[in-house]
Amino acid sequence: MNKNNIGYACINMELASQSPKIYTGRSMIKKTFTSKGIKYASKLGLENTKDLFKILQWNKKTGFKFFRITSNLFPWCSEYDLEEMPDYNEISSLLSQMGQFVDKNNIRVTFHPGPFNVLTSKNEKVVENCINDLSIHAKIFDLMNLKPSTYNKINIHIGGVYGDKASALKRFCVNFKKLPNSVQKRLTVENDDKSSMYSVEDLYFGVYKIINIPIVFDYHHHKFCNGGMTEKSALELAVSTWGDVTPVVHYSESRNLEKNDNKIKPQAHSDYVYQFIDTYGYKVDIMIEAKAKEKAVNKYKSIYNL
DNA sequence: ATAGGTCAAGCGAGG
DNA sequence: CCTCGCTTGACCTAT
Repeated sequence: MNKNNIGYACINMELASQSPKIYTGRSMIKKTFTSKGIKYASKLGLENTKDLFKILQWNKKTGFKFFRITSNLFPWCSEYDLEEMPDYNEISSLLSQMGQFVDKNNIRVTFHPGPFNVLTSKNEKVVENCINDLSIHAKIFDLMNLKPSTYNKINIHIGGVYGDKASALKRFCVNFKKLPNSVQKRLTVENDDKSSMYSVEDLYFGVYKIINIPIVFDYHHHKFCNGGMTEKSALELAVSTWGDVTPVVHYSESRNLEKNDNKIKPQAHSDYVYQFIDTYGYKVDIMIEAKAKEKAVNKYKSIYNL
């Protein structure tokens, strides 16, 4: 049996509960950004960056080799260039040190930008915003000196269907070519959690076969949008798209089952995960998407003696 | 110090 | 037409 790395996303519950908290989620609402501007954004960004380093160090100490970095490191960064931040020198220096740190300690870090990144959009402005946001993510990895590869992936969903999946997939592939190389070399796509949207098979033929970028297999989403494939065959198809890079898969479970509350949407994530994750013998890196974050991973490992 | 209302962006499902 | 869910609950103001 292969040993798979298991990771968590963005927030460390233990460190976030400490006083003073170690936390990368400092942000602000529009009104505050309008009044306080980039100077305050930079201040929050610097604090977030410092705390990211502490989380990575905690990961090393506790043996976590796989971690998703929050997309909220720099509040409102779509509205300015990172270089414009008053604290840019200190921030870029920290990012560079973190890059060395994860490289030396074999910690895989990834990004998962928000659902507002819609490369399929017919609205030019939406596509522009998407290119900008993805480019900032790539810029952060560049500042960490992480070489452009899907090992440090930037993962997104396809976006809208607009009643015509085939033409939407085509637009995705056309707009992909507008992305800078720093993004193209890192971009991956993930299967959706609605039956009308993109299954692994849709991504394989509509994206991978055209522009050759890997597919992140999400177990939970597959349950709502399987495209007629079994879990095993969908996983295998996704794994086959990764080349020499260890594939990433996402795993989560339904909150409504955990809480025994059918008012909660079945797509919503549970605090912890309970079922054994079958990787069908493949060596993959498993990103656990559970609200209890690293605590969910630890509980899972203890249940199955991993 | 805490509670409650509010909060950038896109999309689709469900009430 | 509004709310939820997703990358991720946090921010802000009034009490």
